[in-house]
Amino acid sequence: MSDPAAVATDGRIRRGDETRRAVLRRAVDLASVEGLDGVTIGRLATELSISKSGLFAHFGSKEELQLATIRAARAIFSHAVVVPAMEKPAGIVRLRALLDGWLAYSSGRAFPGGCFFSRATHEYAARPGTVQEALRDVDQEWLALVSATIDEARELGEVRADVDARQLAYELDAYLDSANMRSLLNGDLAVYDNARAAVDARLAAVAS
Amino acid sequence: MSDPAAVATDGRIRRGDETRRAVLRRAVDLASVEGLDGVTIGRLATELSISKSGLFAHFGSKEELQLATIRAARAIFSHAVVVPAMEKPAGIVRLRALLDGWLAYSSGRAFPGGCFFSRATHEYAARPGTVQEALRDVDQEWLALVSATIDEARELGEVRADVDARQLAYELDAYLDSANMRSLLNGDLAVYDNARAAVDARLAAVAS
DNA sequence: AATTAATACGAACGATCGTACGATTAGTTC
DNA sequence: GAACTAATCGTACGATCGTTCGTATTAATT
Repeated sequence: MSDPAAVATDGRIRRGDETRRAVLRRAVDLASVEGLDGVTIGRLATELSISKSGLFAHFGSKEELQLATIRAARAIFSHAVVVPAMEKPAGIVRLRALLDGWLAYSSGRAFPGGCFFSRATHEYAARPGTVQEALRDVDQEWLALVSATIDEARELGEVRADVDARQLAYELDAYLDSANMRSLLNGDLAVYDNARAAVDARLAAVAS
Repeated sequence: MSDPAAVATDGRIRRGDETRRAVLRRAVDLASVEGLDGVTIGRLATELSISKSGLFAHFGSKEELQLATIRAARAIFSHAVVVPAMEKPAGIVRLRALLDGWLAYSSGRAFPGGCFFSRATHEYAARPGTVQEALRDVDQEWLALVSATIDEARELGEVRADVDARQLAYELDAYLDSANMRSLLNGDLAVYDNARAAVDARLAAVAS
């Protein structure tokens, strides 16, 4: 092989990384439906046709597998929602991109069980530990991003000066999460219309 | 004898009912934190110092225990939120009683893991079956109640005639659920202020 | 070709899961 | 008292859980 990437990369480690990626890809999908607790090592190994002990060796513990699953889901979410929005100009356009991107990510079932984080965060909201901390970090990161984007829109004069960015971010996020959950519960995407209507009305109300 | 009083005073059945009640009280508390899947028969039996097989006999299957737990939680929720609100006059006063009652029920930790239904419904939103159906029924019942109460307020001239009751119910409920989850996740009740502010602003905006 | 390092595997562990079944206890009716 | 009924219990089953450990396989180094 004259491929510099192949030369620079140890084939053994690359093989391990690919296994790891396949495991996590299946883990995030499974967790979005069954929860992080529903992702068992034996089940994962059976579905991927690899040995249970071989899979386990990649993570060393169930908890470490859960944390790796959260990191993998964060990367997918970031790629699907955050990165595209960041390519838009700051302010109200980027805010809309974030909200529309989230709705597309959720309703398009980037994860089969809807938003991975909605599922996992509710699962661990009342259960202290490193998993809860990791999920709290992602949640705060998301809320801070929406809030900061609102602030930029305010500074650009696109929304009224008296708007409380954190409060507005709270309300907008609430619309999104509600639609995600109910669309799954009812097996009907119609509820996303409620979320879109709420977002539109709220943004129209704060526009300057 | 077919005397209902004699049946009601049958000590054997009464003893069974009390055991059943004790099991379900523990089950709803546990499920609000660990989820319906986290409620295992062995754990429940150990905590209550009864035999696993004796507990199991009351329900016949894990799924039936879960359904009974949902019914028990519904009764607690109804007693804590719905019944008090129904004693208020129809319209905006009753709507406020429902929303304030829900916030008190959630923040007061009627269940140690916050709202039982928020936890369980997210757990089963993407998992078809009788448990999902039972949770969907409760959710639709709640949304229909809030929506009907808004309609009554509209007919009383307390809210603007052009208000979409189901849309408003959707938004108000979204505020509540968000606060419930984040207060648990962050271990801080401050987020309920966001919910209250959102509810207040929304109700003020639709008042006629 | 021999040695080293990383991944993958097979078998087994103690624990716990949901469930089944016969025996035992507590309470009612004759 | 005996006969009957309902609740509770003890024991055991097969399955699956997370985890451990020794071995085999594969790739890189020499």
